[in-house]
Amino acid sequence: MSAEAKSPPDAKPRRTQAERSQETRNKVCEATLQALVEVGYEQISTTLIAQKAKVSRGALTHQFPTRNDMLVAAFEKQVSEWRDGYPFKLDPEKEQLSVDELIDALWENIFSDDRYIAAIELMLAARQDNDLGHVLRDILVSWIRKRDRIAVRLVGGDVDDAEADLKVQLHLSVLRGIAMHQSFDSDPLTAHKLIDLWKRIARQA
Amino acid sequence: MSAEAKSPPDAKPRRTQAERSQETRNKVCEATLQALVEVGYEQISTTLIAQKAKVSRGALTHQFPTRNDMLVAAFEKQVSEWRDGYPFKLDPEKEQLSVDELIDALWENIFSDDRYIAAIELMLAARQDNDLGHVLRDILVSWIRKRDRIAVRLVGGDVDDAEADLKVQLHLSVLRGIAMHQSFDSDPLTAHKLIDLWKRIARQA
DNA sequence: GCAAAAACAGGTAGATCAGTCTGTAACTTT
DNA sequence: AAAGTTACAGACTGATCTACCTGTTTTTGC
Repeated sequence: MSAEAKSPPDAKPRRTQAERSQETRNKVCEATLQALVEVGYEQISTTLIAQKAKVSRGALTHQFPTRNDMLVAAFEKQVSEWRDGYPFKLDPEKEQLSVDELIDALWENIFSDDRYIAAIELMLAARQDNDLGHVLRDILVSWIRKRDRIAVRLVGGDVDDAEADLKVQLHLSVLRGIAMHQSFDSDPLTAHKLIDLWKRIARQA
Repeated sequence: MSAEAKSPPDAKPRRTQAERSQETRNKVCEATLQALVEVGYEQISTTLIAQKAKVSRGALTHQFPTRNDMLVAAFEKQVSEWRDGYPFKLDPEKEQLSVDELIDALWENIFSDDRYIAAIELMLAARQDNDLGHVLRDILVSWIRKRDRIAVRLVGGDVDDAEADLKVQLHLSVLRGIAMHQSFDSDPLTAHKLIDLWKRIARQA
């Protein structure tokens, strides 16, 4: 009779409140990003996400009072993962990158990701001047600015060199365009062929 | 008293049924495309579109039984306009185009259009395997295949030349990426700078 | 002109969803 | 260990949207 209180072998690991919060927040964000990839922005509802995350709707609304709060948190999580993945996953001793290496790094860390398309879908849905749009833009710009500066430096340009910056923007645009192509075209080989062709052309310039 | 039936000076031009249908269909499609640009896919409802098109909801549902029918028709209209605009607006006597001319033609006729982004938003919303997705894809592929073949020919390649086709795909990807960039970046000059840079690089290759 | 058909007008029903609210369980502080 | 705080659970509500349905007007075939 007294055995139940102390140490039931199955449940109750006794997490702190912070841990509990963080866990449901993570589950919700992860489910949101998955759902963005799998069913698309239009289909996302708080009910669906709660189910996918295996979290009660009450827990979800407690952590994210509004639907936008949920979307913003998910977006923020994804951006921070990209931020951590690039360029810090690169060999940190490399101060300089060949064009090929830069393209590969950007493609593998960011643009080839299914979730890049999901993020684009979110950004497009928020492209008008609504609340969501402004917040997402703010989250993006801080990352993008940093990402682009690092890319400029890695490719050997001066940070204030407008020409080098433009070149980096072109790199990013090319990869963005190829990523979009990939999301519509089922053939995954085409993307790699296009990247190879771009590498060849970029090397000359 | 008998004057009213014959020729009231203001109204009733007596259109045919086909004309009446076509007019409301056009008004609805146009309003849908406008709304896609102005408020985005998420906000689109049949009620909103009926208001914007200045058409009763009954007329709308008569012409387009389902919301998807409406979206598909709008998409189809836009694609057919692109189809008519490119490359037939070009000087039809030109059998060959310089790289610069090809880039300009594609950019001005398709990618610089606000509605290109709207179409992308639609395609992304339909990218999963739902009904809308399949229909939109079918509409696209017939146009794209034609568009790309013409581009290959204009740039002097053989239609069956895989290398030439890949080059065209890269052109399209670059412009697609720049168009996406433009939809997020408020500065319209950047897009033109990127296109100029791309022209310079493409000319060499 | 008149009957049939097509286009139009607008109301209703059922479903869904975001936000709110009330009650319960887990954790923390003292 | 009692009181207080935070996290969770799920019901409820008002708004909204799509599809359907019933009348009305306009056009068409004869």
